[in-house]
Amino acid sequence: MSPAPSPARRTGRPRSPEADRAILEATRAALVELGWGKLTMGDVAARAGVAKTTLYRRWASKNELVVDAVAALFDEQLELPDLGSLQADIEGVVLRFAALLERPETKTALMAVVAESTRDDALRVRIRGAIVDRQKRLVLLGRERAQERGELPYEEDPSAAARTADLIFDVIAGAVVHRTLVSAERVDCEWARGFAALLIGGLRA
Amino acid sequence: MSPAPSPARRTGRPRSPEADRAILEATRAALVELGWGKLTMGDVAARAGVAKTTLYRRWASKNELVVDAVAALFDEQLELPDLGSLQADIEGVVLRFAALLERPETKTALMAVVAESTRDDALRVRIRGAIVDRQKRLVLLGRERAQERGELPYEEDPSAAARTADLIFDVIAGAVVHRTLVSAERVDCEWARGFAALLIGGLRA
Amino acid sequence: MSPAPSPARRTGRPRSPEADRAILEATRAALVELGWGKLTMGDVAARAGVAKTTLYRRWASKNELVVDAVAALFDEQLELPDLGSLQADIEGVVLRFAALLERPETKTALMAVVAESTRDDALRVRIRGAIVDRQKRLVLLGRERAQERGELPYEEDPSAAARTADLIFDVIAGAVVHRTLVSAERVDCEWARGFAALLIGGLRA
Amino acid sequence: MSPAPSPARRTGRPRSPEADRAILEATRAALVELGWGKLTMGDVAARAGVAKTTLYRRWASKNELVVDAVAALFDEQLELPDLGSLQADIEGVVLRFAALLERPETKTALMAVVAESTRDDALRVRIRGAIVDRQKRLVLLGRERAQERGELPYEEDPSAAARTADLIFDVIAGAVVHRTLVSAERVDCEWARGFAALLIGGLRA
DNA sequence: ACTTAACCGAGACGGTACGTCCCGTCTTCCG
DNA sequence: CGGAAGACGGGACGTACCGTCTCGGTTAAGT
Repeated sequence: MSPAPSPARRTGRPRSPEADRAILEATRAALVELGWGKLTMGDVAARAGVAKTTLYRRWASKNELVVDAVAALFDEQLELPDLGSLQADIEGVVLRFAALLERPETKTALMAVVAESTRDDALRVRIRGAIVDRQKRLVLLGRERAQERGELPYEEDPSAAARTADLIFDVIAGAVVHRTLVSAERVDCEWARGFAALLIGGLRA
Repeated sequence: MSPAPSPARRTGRPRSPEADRAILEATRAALVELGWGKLTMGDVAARAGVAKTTLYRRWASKNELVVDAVAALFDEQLELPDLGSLQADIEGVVLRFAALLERPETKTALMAVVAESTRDDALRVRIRGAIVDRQKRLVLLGRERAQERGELPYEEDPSAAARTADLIFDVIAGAVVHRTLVSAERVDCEWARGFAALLIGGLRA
Repeated sequence: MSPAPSPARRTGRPRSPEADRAILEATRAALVELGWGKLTMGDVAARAGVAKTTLYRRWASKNELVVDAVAALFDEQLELPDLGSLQADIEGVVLRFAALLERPETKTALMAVVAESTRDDALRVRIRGAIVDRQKRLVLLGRERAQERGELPYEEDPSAAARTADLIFDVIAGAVVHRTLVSAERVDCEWARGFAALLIGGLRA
Repeated sequence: MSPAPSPARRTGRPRSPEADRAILEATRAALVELGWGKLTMGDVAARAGVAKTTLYRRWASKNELVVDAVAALFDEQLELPDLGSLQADIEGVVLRFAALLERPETKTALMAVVAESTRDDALRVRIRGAIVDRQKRLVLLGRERAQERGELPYEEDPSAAARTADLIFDVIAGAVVHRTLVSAERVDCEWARGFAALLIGGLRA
């Protein structure tokens, strides 16, 4: 999170923390407006009212800057209010996730960092920690509730349970992302209902 | 399929199909060697033994060229041999798709163009036409076979059938992509078996 | 003048003389509008309603085409009406020449071919024959009239007479061209009067 | 004199005067070696050991660069040493100017930019500023000397004096240029003597 | 209050790739 | 076979950013 890898200093003028803030904000704005590919360091500097040199003193490359700027967007976690049934819970999380993905800044930012992570292992690890794993608990929570309601059986083998949770997570997140960004069609209530029905059918079998 | 967006022409020297072929091949080679970021139009032209102008006559941008170049890989790889049962067919296509996504050039190129398409509608349309819609036929084919085998019931309402096919497609493709690129874990036989079982369970319900 | 250096032909479709005319006219129009530097073969072809191939069948290069196109402009000769005195005759020819140089097509064309002739000896010879030498007779005619009027003495030595005529020609033409194109100021009656006075003073001395 | 049309600046890294020098020198060298037509900005930049962008920061086009590069030659070559008499001074400057025009790079470059300037006012202004007006001082200097020697009378009216100086300048420069480039004959001592005699005769009258 | 060292803005620098324009040549089809 | 159309290989163009490097000027900590 801290942008500056600079060594311990004692004397001289300290770096302006105002600049850090302005730069990250400008980066997010530029990302939404221009996309990853058209985003330029010079443009970010100009938006932030800062010299290009100041950017390069703090971040070594465009990638590092953008990842830092984007990380904050995913700090808010998805909630999972208890809607009374497994079907309703799944529909709810699907619709919430889809709403998040339809906001241009999250959509662009997510795809940008995922795309970049195919070439950058450190980035992939960072994404897993910051984004993916944090949402996986929703699956665990939803299963627990369904089991308490008697909608799903308890799984004895803990490793099998973990494997199933991973599978469900990939299926839910993957289907929503794919429909939204690749098929480029809206995730509406009807689609959510059909998807939830399919998934619950599979889980019961 | 045809790379050129040029309108129907009748007069003048026709475009060399040899050049088309050489360019797409060169693009794939460059993609593997250099990766998305270092790939340049000039380099592709040189590898193809073709002038840069010839390239720009056919593709308006690097993105569109790469989409077409990668699309061919999907066509080659994603066949659906009849493996005797719905379970086996699903496992097969999942494993083939995952193998494709684990090749660096496909993975990188696909995610890069998808990321770019979040900001470029023309590119999104091209991706749908060149890649997505073409693979949807596998879903239709698989369902048909399963119905002939008696593994799945026939759906009377054609629009409901189409909606279901779209859903299945997003679920399959999304889950594989998400596990591979976001969760960053391997799609092995075991995962494929679990996923296929889940899906078939849902379909039967 | 004949554009085509093609060998004797007997068979096949004869070349369209209409095309020759249209091409030369289009070349002149393009020269005025665009200047030598911006004139392109493709543009000339398009203006003439002709294929680029047709141009190249008749002229080997841009230079040859433009020189042929321009030559016609200088076919009209300057006249030298007898205005009653040497002073008036000189003023008259200066003003007529200046008027010719202020027309954009002649100005551009003349400078273009002169500039090109600094690199092309054949072109220089052609310009001398077609343009320069033809105007030199005006100097001879003016001197003759002045001698008959008694304004200038007769020169006995014919070679000295020729040398003087050449000198006068370079001085008159050079001064007008330089003022018009290099100093870029107008040749008006006042300038012509001053110039004629200077020249006559020199001739009498 | 200064190549850069950039406005007065105070901040930022100043432009390297070394680069200016190297570029102009490289331009002259390329002009001699390759001629006007084959001279390319990229080649000049490479010779000067400079990036192409550095070149474009200072000169907007090939024409303007060449004007400035050639202008320096005029400054070097066109001195006016006091040769003791008006006749000798005129002969001297005529012969020096002619020698300059017989060097291929000067001849070609000068005519090319003048030809181009018939269609480009900005270029014409630059030529006047960089070349023409700077040489006009020779006329003023020569007249002053002749007046001090008592060879020419003093002119009271300053505007008439300026008009005369302009006239003399056009006559001298025009005659030499015309004889050299249009008539395409050598300016030798004999011609210079005849021309100087003619001019002095006119001035005294 | 005075150094002094690191900061800051501005912008020039050497580079790389871009996408465009035009060249002069070459197919192809039509009349 | 001439001609219109237009694709071809090639070369230069002028632009946009990159990441680095001076500049002159500012600002705070340590004396």
